[in-house]
Amino acid sequence: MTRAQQRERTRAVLVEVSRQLFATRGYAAVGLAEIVRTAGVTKGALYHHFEGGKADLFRAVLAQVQADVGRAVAAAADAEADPWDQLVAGCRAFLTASTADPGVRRIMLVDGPAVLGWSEWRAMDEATSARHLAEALTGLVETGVIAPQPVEPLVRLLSGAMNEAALWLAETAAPSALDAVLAPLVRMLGALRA
Amino acid sequence: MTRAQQRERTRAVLVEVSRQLFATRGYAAVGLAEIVRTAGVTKGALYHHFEGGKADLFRAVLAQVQADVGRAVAAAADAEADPWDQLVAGCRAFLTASTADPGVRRIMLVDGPAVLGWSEWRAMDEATSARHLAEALTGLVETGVIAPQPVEPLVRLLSGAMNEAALWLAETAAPSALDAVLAPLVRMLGALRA
DNA sequence: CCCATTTACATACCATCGGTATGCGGAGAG
DNA sequence: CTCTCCGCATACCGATGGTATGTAAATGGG
Repeated sequence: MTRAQQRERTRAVLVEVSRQLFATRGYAAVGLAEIVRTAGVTKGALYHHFEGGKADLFRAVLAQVQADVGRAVAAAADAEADPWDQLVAGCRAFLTASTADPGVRRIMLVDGPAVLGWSEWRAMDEATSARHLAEALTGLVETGVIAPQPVEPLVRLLSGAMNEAALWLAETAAPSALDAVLAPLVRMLGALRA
Repeated sequence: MTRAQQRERTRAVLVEVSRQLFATRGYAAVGLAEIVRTAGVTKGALYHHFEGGKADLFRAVLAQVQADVGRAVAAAADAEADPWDQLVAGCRAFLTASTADPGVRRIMLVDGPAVLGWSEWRAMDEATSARHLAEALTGLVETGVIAPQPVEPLVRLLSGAMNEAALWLAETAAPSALDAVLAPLVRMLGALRA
């Protein structure tokens, strides 16, 4: 095995193992010793790949999780033709993606802001999930579907609403809960229309 | 000084000092050693008052912060006569209260869920800030101002939107940002009216 | 083909942290 | 005045994140 391959492989295993552990037990409750043991390497390898240590490793895990969610949102949106339907479909996709895997919530919504700080978390969020939301809203403003207004406050309001809703959905066993939260969300979105 | 007084005093100092430190540097970055040194006591005193250790101490700090914010929200709402105006005033008060003191955000919105877990954080939240929101919405539903619908999803959506907005406002220096986020929020709230 | 060099990791170690067990002085009850 | 118990201090421990150093193998120029 070539050197670049080995490097990438070790790094990938480290991220994958950490993602699993962080997802089930949370960032603070998982020690580096367990991570490297599960990954079959040592702390030397970990710090070779992630100079920043544990937080840096978490950063990589979060990036992967956000990329996954972002892909799901984009895919759902692309399946629709009408821009408004794309927005709604994206919102629904985000909620389902965040609810399906419990680890996503924990990593993305609970530990993320605490470990990296809110500003850095937000920067990463705006590179994936929130970016789709911002682009969709911008498009709707430009085409006159929703009234002209600053998009950034809207993104923060809606993003926050959906993040919290995702956390709530995870605890609500009822399968109808998704619709129970989507209905008022869509209704409130409707208020933005011109 | 009597014994009960001394006890309450030590506990209050511990909470106050911790609140200050957690607010400025975050839960994880503050050690117990610094807390007890600043408070002028020792770890023995800390564990005498807070059996659960650091997390238990944080719980007390969070409860105090939430109580402060809850009071501010309730006061603003009580100043209005019309139930709808009370809701809007409460939202505005929450955003201003969360923005005024940077520590409030850090403790209540960032570290809170990560340290105590989201479910416990939510339970505490629903005892203060979110409770006012829930009561206001329930009242509006009962009086027919907004359409009959489950209140709980609404509370989560709005609570999440405002929490995230508060974090965003803190980073946005512009003084007009509060209105920039309140305007679309109120507009979306309007969509709930019957 | 060979040697110099870098790379990818292992090992050993350290400082600090949260947490606990025990000791003690002084307030309060009788 | 004495005994008791409460509030807190002291001393200590295991575990954790982090670092400094060692090392074998891959790489690339001559």
